[in-house]
Amino acid sequence: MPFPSLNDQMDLIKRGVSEIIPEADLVQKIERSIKTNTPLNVKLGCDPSRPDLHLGHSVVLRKLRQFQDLGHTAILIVGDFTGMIGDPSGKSKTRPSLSLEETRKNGESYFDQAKKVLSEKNLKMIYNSDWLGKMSFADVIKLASKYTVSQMLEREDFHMRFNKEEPISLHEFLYPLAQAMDSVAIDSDVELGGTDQKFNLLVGRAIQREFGKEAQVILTMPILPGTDGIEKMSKSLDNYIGISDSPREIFGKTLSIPDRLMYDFFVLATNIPNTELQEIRTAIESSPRNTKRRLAKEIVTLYHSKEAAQAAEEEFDRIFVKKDLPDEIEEMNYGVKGSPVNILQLLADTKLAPSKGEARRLIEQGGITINNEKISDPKMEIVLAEPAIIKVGKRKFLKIIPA
RNA sequence: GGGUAGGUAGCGAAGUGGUUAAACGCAACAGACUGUAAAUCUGUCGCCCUCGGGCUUCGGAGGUUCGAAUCCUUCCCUACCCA
Repeated sequence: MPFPSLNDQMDLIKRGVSEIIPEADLVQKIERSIKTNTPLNVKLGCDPSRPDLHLGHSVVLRKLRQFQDLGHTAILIVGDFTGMIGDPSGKSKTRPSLSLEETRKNGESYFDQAKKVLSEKNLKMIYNSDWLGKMSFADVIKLASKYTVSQMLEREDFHMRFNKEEPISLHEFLYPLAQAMDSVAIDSDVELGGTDQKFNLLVGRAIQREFGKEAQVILTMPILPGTDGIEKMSKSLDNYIGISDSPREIFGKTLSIPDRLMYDFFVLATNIPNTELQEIRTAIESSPRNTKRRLAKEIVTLYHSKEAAQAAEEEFDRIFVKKDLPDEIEEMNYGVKGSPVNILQLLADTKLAPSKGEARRLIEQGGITINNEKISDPKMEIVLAEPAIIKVGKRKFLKIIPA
């Protein structure tokens, strides 16, 4: 299959990117790739310590997919070995180290989810323990000698932690070097990453040269903010939209992002063509409500289907505008027909509330509804005769079925 | 090896013998409002029973005391300075 022209390739590649370093090298590599009809090796390292992928991860995965669509080879490196170190990038704390088995398991799960974004055709998945695990201590010493402490301290988070007198473990310095070895091992032409990965990716260039290889081009993507509009999207902050989330969740969470984030989400998280982006910009101004709904539907469509997106929107209106019930409600067998159960006990048993104290609070604040009737007495005894629908807050539903 | 400063609830951070389940901020949760699960406002925010109250917490283990997060002993952990 012939590659698209240089300009066509560059147009797609440059969409949404933060930096290409250096761009001239990329042009050169693409020209050579076209001439020799050889795909580029495009590398993306994935961190197997957090196996749940969300829209934030999808930004860079989608960029990788675009390279695939242009005919290049995507190389997904599962950092099973580096996972044992735990990348401290952008974090102010040392990450917990994982065992090799854990990282392997997470790697599998990562791959399964990544397939929702990537094409399986020109995709390679490799574990970096393949080469890192074979290095001797002497090899590691030699590698470590290529970089200095002050070079490492140039990285912003190390620098900050150092100045704030927070601990930096020695092995954390090895992370960028290990990641760089990945680039050496696979002859990476381009490495993708978030802007917070810039330092690590640059180390890759330096180390590749040390090993007599051609340096990779680095391409960084902006960090997608979370639904709070402030912090980077992450599961631990619970401001994420998971790519395995249900249509209902994706739709609702997307509507909850601040308006000013809409454009970035369109650029980074949807397939709206470049040519339509200008239209979107004006639509955001003139009709924020509808535009945000369109955004939400685009994203649901990407991970589910057009029909699911339509259904999610309808359901959203039903639950939040008409205060009605969702299509599907989780069911649970609980209680015995005819015998009374205290409401607090019920809420705690069904895990709808983490403790009886919390359950009491929810009732006192008017957050609990059974079969659409507000519960106001914490001492209330519920007699279960038929299946009942319990609503907690605005969007937690559970159908309990008595035995 | 020596010295100094620290380790408090999900996080950050007050508190240095009783009135402290522990100020305050963030996060979280509920309610009102809203195009929205945004913003804003109000309330809640250890566990158990609530009228009142009971129980377990302040790095770990012991101890002093009527009474400790606060004093003592010891251990573990972190940062910085000196060697």
